[in-house]
Amino acid sequence: MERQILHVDVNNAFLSWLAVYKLQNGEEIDIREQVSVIGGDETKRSGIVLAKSTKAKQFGIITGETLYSARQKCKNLQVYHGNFKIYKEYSNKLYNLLLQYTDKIERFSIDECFLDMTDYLMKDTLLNKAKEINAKVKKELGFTVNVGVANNKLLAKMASDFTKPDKVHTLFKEEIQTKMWKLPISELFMIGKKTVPKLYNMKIKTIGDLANYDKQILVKKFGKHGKLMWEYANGIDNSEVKYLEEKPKSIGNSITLPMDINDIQQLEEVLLALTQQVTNRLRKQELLANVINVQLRTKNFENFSHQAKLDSPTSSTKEILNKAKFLLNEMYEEGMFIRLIGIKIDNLISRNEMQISLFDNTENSKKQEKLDKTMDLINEKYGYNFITRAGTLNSDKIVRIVNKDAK
DNA sequence: TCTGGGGTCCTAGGACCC
DNA sequence: TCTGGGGTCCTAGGACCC
Repeated sequence: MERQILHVDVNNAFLSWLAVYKLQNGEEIDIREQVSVIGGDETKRSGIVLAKSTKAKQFGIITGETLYSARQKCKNLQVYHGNFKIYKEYSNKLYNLLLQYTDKIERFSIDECFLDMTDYLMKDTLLNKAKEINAKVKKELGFTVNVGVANNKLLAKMASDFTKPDKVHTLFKEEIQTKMWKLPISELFMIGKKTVPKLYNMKIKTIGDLANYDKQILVKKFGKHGKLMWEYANGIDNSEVKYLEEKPKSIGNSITLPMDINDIQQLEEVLLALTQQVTNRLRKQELLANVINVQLRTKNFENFSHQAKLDSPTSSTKEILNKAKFLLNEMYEEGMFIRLIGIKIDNLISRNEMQISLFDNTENSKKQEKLDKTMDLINEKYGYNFITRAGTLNSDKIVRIVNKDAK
């Protein structure tokens, strides 16, 4: 049986949500009506555009560009700073509203959901439901969404991306040629800026060009990705709506430093702060890590990463930090100026899944675990600045900056 | 006062084993 | 004198997404 899928996408999510939040808290100006963006913090060297208003878009401002560049395009651009707590709150409101339609909802990102309506609907009523959702979100939550209507996730997602904002679009099989094939190749999901020029060299400029290209040649040239993009161009996607909550496969924390650092000891202190936050999240999820990865970015934007497997899975801050420090020292060379440092833990397994470790039940490791738990509680209550291990006692400005947003 | 941070998945190449 | 192969595991790096 054919599946009935909706894709719900919040228009200019971060900006819309901040606008609604401001209006609900007494602000009279609707920042969506301005030439405005949500931006990072230039003093922290993270000054990029995260979301833009419709009017800002008309000036040619694009997501991801620097605020400096955006201001060049519009001199009196209004820049606002977002807040993840607000985003999460409105994301949850949307999710709860959608639950009135089905419980088969995949939260694809903070501002996108897939709904599997197959169990409930025949095709003709699907479009009506999409329109109903579109209107209900606007009326009850105060922001607008695009809704894509199709028979699989890929086409639903492509449909919700057509024209914005506040629109409902269908993309059924018989509409693929007229609605999707004329679009430039860059519009296809999973074709990014590295692939576009390669396809252009092959005279593939539209999604239709790709759909009608020899599949075997694409597979030979691009491997699995070649197969995927040919299928997507032809509207083929059999993936399921993953509505059951899944544990993360990796947990990471990285920061662009307020200034380039060439002192390994300072880097180690930052690494400690980052590690504490990562391991805290790890323990909250009741997971254990097997692989530790440390990433560095130099002032010239060269990226390096080293990773290593642990002898046995752990959630211990101390063990993970030790390995992370080792990796940092392995990678760092005298005179390197570091712009970004990050830690990622990988190959996560659930705590109960782990065979009762026969070796790892020593008094010492029990003590460590207890210490970690205590610190988690204190950190959650007072913020990450309150207590740290001995390593941060001589902490300086940088570590305080890292920790500032932790809570 | 240019270029975020959080993820997932894939690939190439080396080590090692049979 | 050319110099097996397949498989697995591991690491580094990179593509893509929001």
